[in-house]
Amino acid sequence: MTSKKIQMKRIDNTTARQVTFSERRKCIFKKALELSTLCEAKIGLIVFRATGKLFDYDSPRFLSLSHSSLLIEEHISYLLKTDGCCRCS
Amino acid sequence: MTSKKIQMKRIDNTTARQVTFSERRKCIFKKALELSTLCEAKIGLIVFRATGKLFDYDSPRFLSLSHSSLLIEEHISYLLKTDGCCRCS
DNA sequence: AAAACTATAGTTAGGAA
DNA sequence: GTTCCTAACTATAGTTT
Repeated sequence: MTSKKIQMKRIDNTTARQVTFSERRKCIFKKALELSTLCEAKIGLIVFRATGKLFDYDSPRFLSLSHSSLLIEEHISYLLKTDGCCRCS
Repeated sequence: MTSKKIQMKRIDNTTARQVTFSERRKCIFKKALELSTLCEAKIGLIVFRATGKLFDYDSPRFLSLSHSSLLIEEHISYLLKTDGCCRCS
């Protein structure tokens, strides 16, 4: 039998890393929901994949906000309209 | 033997709820660290206890940022640099 | 790329301190 | 509010379909 224990470092194999990312992401979001539900905790969880894609979870009690990602997008939109960016100088 | 499976709803007993909170919080933060390390993900995790106390975790890989709130700023900065904005056409 | 399998590793509810 | 114990439960690394 192979050892199932892995070293706590970046998974080099791209496919394996992506698979692990998908599975562990799903699990940690579930854990966040459980903690929130069981203990009345307020939780915000933001995960950026290395590619830049964003995933998030907000407990229903987290500040009254609906979705972290939407909030961020809204903020970005605001900044783009008001502050511009590094190319705009 | 008592059943070890619990219903997914608020734990009524205060002591039990606090114990569960302590243990699950520790665990989810560990999971966050693991996901970050194994998959190069960038993670912000914010947990408010019902009492109001705040716990947070930020992945060390998210540049030099030290707070979840700054994670959002970093993402904004990234988008501004890569995608440009409405004035850049 | 996904999904199922499965032996281990890891988590945790309840009890006790 | 925490921490240790441990049987039962859950997650998952490696593999197969």
